[in-house]
Amino acid sequence: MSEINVQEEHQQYIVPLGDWKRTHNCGDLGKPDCGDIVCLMGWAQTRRDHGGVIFVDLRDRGGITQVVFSPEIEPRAHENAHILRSEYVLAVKGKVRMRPDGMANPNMPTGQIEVVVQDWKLLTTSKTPQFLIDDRSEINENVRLQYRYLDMRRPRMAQNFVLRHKAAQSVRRYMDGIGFLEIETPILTKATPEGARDYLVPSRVNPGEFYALPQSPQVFKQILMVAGLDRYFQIARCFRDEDLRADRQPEFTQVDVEMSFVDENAVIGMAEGLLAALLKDTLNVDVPLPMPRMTYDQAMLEYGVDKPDTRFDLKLADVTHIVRGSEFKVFANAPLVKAMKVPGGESLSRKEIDDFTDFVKIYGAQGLAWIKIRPDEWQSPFAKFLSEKEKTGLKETLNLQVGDIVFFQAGDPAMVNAALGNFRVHLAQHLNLIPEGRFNFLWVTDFPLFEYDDEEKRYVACHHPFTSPALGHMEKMISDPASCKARAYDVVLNGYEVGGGSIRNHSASVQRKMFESLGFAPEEYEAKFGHLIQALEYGAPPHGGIALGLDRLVMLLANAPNIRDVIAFPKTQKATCPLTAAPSEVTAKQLRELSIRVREEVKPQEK
RNA sequence: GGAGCGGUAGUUAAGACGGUUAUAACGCCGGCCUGUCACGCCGGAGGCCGAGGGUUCGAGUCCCUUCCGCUCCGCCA
Repeated sequence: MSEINVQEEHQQYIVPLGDWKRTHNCGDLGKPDCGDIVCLMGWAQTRRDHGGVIFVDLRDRGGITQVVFSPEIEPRAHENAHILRSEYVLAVKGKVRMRPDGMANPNMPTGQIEVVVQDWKLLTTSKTPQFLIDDRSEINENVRLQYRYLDMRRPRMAQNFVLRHKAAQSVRRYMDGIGFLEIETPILTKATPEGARDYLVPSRVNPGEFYALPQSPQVFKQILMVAGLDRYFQIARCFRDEDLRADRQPEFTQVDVEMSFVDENAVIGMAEGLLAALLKDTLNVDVPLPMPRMTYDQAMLEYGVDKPDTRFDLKLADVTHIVRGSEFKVFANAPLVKAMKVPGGESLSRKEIDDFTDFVKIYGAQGLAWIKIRPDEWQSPFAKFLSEKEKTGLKETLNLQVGDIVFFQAGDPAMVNAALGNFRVHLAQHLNLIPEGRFNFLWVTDFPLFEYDDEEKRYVACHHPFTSPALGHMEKMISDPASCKARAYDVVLNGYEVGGGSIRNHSASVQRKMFESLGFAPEEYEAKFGHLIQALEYGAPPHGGIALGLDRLVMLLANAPNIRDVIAFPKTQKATCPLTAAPSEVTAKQLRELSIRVREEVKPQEK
């Protein structure tokens, strides 16, 4: 008999819920409940049928309880229990009791007790699930997303969403407590030329025109400050049509915050309080405040990235001046040479170093130079090119000890920093240097206002174009954009950017100057951002804010391997949803109404 | 746009040197089993080897194209 027929045949046993009421969740019961008559409802995780006694692990969102169908104690309840299969939905009434001596299961929170079933109802049958509902199996992402309702029954996934809920509630409680108003901003909004690619929504009533989904509520929250609402927050969905990563989805959730009459320290202080409350409420972790801070320049110098993972010690050092003009040609004229000393790394094998070399090549490095500090010599493919003076300089600057290995990267500064900065994390993972269960927050401050865009051949806003230049840096906006700093800050957790914000330009004239520095003609920025600039002319208070990436934050708190595991219905790397098969074609009628024609050559082919 | 890894039973994987009937574990179905909890024992079913094309007497295995998943680079103010 096939499996489907079995399940169909069992449907005759289904009975209505009737007046049965659930008294407990499956994770609730313990020693103190012994002797009580309870009613549980949930899914049959497994059935262990011993011919006589039958055990079923009954699972709901909160946990698992073993229920026992005993032919001796309750023959009527036992009679049909053999039909139960994985993921059948049932309700049981029975008495809680301690398990017999020696039968407790220490691996289970409810392992001391069990429920002896007196009466039960089959509420629904189930097809055999596509995969085992447990935390052990690692299932292909496509299958998980297609059967997301099964995937989310897995305990770890269910816990992730409990955690996410707690985080969101914690945010609302905390923000309400310090006088912030939760205000919703539009999802259908205006396309912005700067920044990420927009998701566009055609307007039916305005043919040929489009809304954009918000990349962030940025402009609206600033306008709320002009409106005098003083302190705003929102758990806001944001959309960016860019390629996905393990920690990036095209739609994601920000805890979006803006406040009036503040400087950066007030925003940072507020965010620290929020984050500390959030970690306390979700994981009962105490975050020491204030959080450490580091300037952008220091982060780039010592870590090569603007989001340093401070859970381990390796640091980079600039040795350009020491090896300037070296016999070693790679170093001689390089605009930047940086070194990373790894204490005790002398034991790394040739194979490991070859793998590391492949790793840094991802970032455009030509190779990876290294020196092993041995008692008798410096072992290295290029040590023979180094002068005594250079060796002494390196030894003193890097405080080299016997047993160390030093890695070098030389060339274009952006490449050197990216290669060594990412290699630093890769190596720490390889050497198991990263402690588990740590939450290292760090503020990175004093970001540049601009960065040069090679493709567009102009300066673009490093944070966003509403960011205020640093105090006293107004003149540099035009004269020396590369060294102009911003009143911008990021909050980093364990090497992930989990938030960023800035003090904004509340003066219309400074805002205009900013757009001019970015190369916009007045008519252009007035057309695109005139609504904000005009608002700034009607008594805008000094204001600033921050946005925290809720998905990333929860991912890190849940110790999840990627952001998808904390999003109920995420997209695949090709930005599709296997569950709903979105995106999909629409009817010709829909397109006509929207005045849209799809190019013949890009229409989806029959698959 | 690019690089890497992967796609074989419901699931996870082995098979890769071209050669009878494509393996295993778990799951599933049937039988047995009164204290299991990754229950146990016996038996069984289950496959277009991602798809298309090619080379060959013969392709899961070699070649080409293509689709899908993941990780990364670019991209992400």
